[in-house]
Amino acid sequence: LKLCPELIVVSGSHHHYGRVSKQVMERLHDLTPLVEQISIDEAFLDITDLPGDVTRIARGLQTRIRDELDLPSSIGVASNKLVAKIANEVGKKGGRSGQPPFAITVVPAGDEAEFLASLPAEMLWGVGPKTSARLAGLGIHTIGDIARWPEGELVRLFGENGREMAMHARGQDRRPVVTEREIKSISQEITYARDTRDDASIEKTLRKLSAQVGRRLRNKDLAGTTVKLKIRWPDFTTLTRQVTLPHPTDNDLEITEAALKLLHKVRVPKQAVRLIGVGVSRLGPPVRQLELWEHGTEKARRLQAVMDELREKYGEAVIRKGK
DNA sequence: TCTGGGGTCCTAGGACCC
DNA sequence: TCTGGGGTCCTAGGACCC
Repeated sequence: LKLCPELIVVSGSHHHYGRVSKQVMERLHDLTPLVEQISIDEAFLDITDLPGDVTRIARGLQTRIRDELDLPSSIGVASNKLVAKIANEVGKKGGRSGQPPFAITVVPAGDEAEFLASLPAEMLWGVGPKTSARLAGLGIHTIGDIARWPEGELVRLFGENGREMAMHARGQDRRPVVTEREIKSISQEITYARDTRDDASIEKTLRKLSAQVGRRLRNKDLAGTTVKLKIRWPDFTTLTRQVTLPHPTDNDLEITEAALKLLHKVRVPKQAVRLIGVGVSRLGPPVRQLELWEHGTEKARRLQAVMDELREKYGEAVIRKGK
């Protein structure tokens, strides 16, 4: 762990970014390989070991993104990810409204707690609507208010999250910049434009979602052991049901069948549905050695591969399962 | 915000094993 | 036979993030 990394958050807006995201990220990688992309238009850079003044580095990067890609960006610099991210938000907000952001906001090491103190509590990572409502009930409104509370009390009230909050409120954050992260789950879900109670169309949707999940697994060369069904009723209550398979799968039919079983466990026929989703987790490499006594499995896999290829070439509609 | 989609992490209880 | 502790796996739900 670096003692005092200096980090940049680069951030634009979805409106401007999107397809050019990749080009931006390439510019970041030109600066340092220590890039952690956290969304389409945001990344952390660890520039601890770069020579030169941080403001100048930030300005140079911003200029390059503007000149070469014609994009606005804003940058926060601090000794850790939490403070850099918040610094960037603060800097962006301070700009003239209606103008694209070109802010560069630097929080010098040692000034973190003071910088955060007057900001609203919900600007902290991990403080969302629920937690900030509970905090308000305790008379806690700013990050400084959190910092003044005894850590033990916060832990008692909020569990591990309370410990994090106490640390973060003091401007402390030890999370390193992570350049590559393992993917943990793949899912697809859809909200119906109108609540649906038609059994056949719900099952059809489920098959489609399962197939999409399966395809994404295969594209990433992954297979998963747990299949999860997510379903939301018209009153917005949402529930999940999951099952662990005897072996990892990336096969559309296996995923579909597991999902259908789960569906029948929680839903009675004609019951109205708002949302339905399928996910696969506990991911790992697909096991696909050809075992003689598992002829069926290997056959299914090869059929699937051929279908993927044809779909890739000729589009979604080209293949239907025969009956 | 009468509420989209795809993720991550945490908690908690039960089953099971040693 | 009974009690207890600890670890692991599994399931379900919830908060939060972009």
